[in-house]
Amino acid sequence: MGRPSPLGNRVRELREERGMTQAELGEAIGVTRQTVAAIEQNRYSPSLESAFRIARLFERGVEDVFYWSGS
Amino acid sequence: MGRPSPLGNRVRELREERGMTQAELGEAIGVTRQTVAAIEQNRYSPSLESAFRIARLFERGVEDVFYWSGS
DNA sequence: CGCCCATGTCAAAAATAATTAACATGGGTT
DNA sequence: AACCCATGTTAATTATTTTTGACATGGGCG
Repeated sequence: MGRPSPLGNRVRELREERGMTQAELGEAIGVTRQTVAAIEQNRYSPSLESAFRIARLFERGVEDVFYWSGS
Repeated sequence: MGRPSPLGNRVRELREERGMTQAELGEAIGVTRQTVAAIEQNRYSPSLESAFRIARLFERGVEDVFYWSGS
């Protein structure tokens, strides 16, 4: 299972606000829909590059999309 | 060589401002000094978790430490 | 009901990040 | 010169992320 992630994110919320599917979001930032699903469910910490791509797509700051939620 | 990273960072500058060595920074955030050196030289995109740890140590936002510099 | 579509999930493999253990270099100091 | 110390760098390995391909579920709609 891997240790719990200290990060949380609002990717799903922001994606749904825009009426996008996981597949569309993945396509837009260059990852697969499975990767988007894993990120939304916080199954692992994405690369900083993926995080920037998502934030830029949503026109938000990285820290508006991803946040520290524990040590 | 790997494709050029679209990210840049100010880790070295912020580390030096605080008079820390690469080894000390690595110890503080839980990675090795080689990893710190690689991040400073932008040899790869760190995990989002490492990026948050660095930013929090420096009491800065993630985007104040790391920035998008290309496509 | 039957058919899409979006999502969840899984296993195996590929790609990339990070570790470990070396050795090299240059600066400063004695 | 000899000695530290911080940094650079590399090869080999381990850990983690991401991909690929597959199959399952539930909702909406004909």
